[in-house]
Amino acid sequence: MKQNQPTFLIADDHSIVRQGISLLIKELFFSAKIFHAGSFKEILKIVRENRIDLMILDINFPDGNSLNIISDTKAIQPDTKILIFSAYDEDIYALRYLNAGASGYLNKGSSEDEMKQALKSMMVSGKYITQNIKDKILDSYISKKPINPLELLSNREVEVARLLIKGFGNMEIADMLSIKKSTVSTFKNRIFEKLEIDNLADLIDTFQLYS
Amino acid sequence: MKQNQPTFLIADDHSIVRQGISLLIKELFFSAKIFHAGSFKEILKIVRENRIDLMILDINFPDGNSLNIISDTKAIQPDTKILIFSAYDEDIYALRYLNAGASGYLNKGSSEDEMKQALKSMMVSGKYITQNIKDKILDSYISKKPINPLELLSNREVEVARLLIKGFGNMEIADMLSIKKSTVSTFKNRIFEKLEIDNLADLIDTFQLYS
DNA sequence: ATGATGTGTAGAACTAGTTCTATAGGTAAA
DNA sequence: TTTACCTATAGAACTAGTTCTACACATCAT
Repeated sequence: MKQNQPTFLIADDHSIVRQGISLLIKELFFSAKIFHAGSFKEILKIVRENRIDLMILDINFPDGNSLNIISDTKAIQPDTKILIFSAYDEDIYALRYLNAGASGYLNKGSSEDEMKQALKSMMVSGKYITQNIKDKILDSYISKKPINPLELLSNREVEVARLLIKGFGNMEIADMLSIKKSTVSTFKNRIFEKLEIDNLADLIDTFQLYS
Repeated sequence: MKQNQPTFLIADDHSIVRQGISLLIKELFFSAKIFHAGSFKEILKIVRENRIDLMILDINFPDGNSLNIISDTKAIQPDTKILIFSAYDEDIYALRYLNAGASGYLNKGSSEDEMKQALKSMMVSGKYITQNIKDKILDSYISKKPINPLELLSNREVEVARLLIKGFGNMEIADMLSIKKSTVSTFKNRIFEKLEIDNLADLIDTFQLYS
């Protein structure tokens, strides 16, 4: 009877991180069956061929966008729980991944205790979300935010954002659109607010992620 | 007699990575004494108070520049061997760190076997350099032509560039590096000139392309 | 219809970033 | 060993970008 043996899939491109997580899981679930995946292809192969209770997913895969892998996995095995293991200092990406189908979000900088807590919580209740992120979710559901933050932007805002990520300065943009530079700044501010970012580098990231 | 007990210092800001490395070391050196450090401060404290044979140093510390920590460590304990544990896919930074005093360079994406090999090699011969990097060193010494434009940048310039692409403003960078904002601007200009670009978006592109 | 929210815009005052110039130490070439 | 270049740095004067406030118009839910 393998029915009761908990199965895990650790998806991270660094084997050393997989080792660490593996160790934690074994401490908590001595009978655990643990699969490792170092690429998107491997994830899909394993998910197709094995029942997976919990996938721990690093979102820094070099392969590309981890949002897709979440929906792909859910399409194959809707009951697989997904715990995001993020290297980003801030939790700005949490909501995106939770919207995409993950049900837990854990920071790579977390302590061992927090990680254990997260693993247990995922296996018992199917979710793990810190207070910080709960607050964000509340905010998000109250204000009915669309899944793709770019949809929050008005047409003019998208227009400005596109020029910004091409590297144009405020004055250049002002000239192109025949508006004043302070107007461009106002747009820039609103764009940043809506996307919950505060610099150009993040704007470029966001556009790459969602378009 | 502790003289023969090998001592290690694992310096990485992610505890999970430290766990993984720790496990590997214990497999290879059962009597190992292992210290953990999650910040530059901790590194220095440990290096001051303990003999360290081998330091495994992650170069993605949020604290700042890992080049300095190498020379600081060497200043306190010249015999400490340093193995760089890099998260960058390409080894573009390898030469810099080797020049700064490290004697080994290992990629985070390496297999467990490679990591074990690296650890053994560091303890036995005091160095570990892959063929790939040996080739680069040769190339760099023979042709003097940089393989990629980032190698045109001086250490300080790379440091500034990395902060720029993280989205920090000139003043923030000036504060972090304890220099004046005009100095940061000067660096920014030189970086742009060397890479033949003229805006932040292109800088981000260039770094993505070559690292 | 009405008060709330979103959009497109800008002036004025301010702050951040740039440019130009300069210096001192390091290293490499002549 | 002198010249030339590169690196790391900054002051002063300037320009670009931000902030704060504001207003008109559109839409939307009550």
